[in-house]
Amino acid sequence: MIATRIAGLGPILPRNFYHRPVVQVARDLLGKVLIHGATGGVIVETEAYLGLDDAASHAYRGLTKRNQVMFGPPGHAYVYFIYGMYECVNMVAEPDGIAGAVLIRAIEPLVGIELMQIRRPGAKRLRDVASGPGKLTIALGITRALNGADVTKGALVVRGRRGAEAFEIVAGPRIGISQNADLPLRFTIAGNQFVSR
DNA sequence: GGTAGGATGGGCT
DNA sequence: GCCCATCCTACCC
Repeated sequence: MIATRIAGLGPILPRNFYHRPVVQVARDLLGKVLIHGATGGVIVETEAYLGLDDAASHAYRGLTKRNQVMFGPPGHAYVYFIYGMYECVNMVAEPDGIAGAVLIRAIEPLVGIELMQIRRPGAKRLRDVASGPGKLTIALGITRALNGADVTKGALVVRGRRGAEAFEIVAGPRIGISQNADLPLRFTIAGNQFVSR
């Protein structure tokens, strides 16, 4: 019998990982590890936001000062402020000039768990610490100051994971939108207890 | 277990 | 002036 293996961190995902169709990137980010500074967690829920054809996307009405990172080169963070209180983090996909980004909706805390719990004093259980797009940015300490940051180097990166078990992906409609709401562009790791709901 | 309503401010019509 | 890619609390089963 092989002893239980603790999954380890792999290399930082390179830019060509993001230089692909946004739906493919959204699916493939599941199971990877989002890291900011001393904290990080396994991505268990994502959503794909397209460009000019997707009425739910910030990029739908064309380039603006707020959404310009979505139109830029892949492998950068798009961080926006929402509902007057929260920030959400995306990974930009598609070639430079084509809008597309993957919203990270939930992570399973993995690295620096104690610090994340301190940043989320209201979280009663570990599953409440980062099980939502606004919650995980607080837990990881991600703010708008990181908008446009290169996620192939620096404090905010995504790493692969070695030795992790295989999983199934569930696709369904995106959360919290009213326009273009029927497309199955939300992806979760089947059965994972850290998804937003 | 579940849901309704309020907080709170930037972005765009 | 209205609309949000949200979260928490209070309250009700």
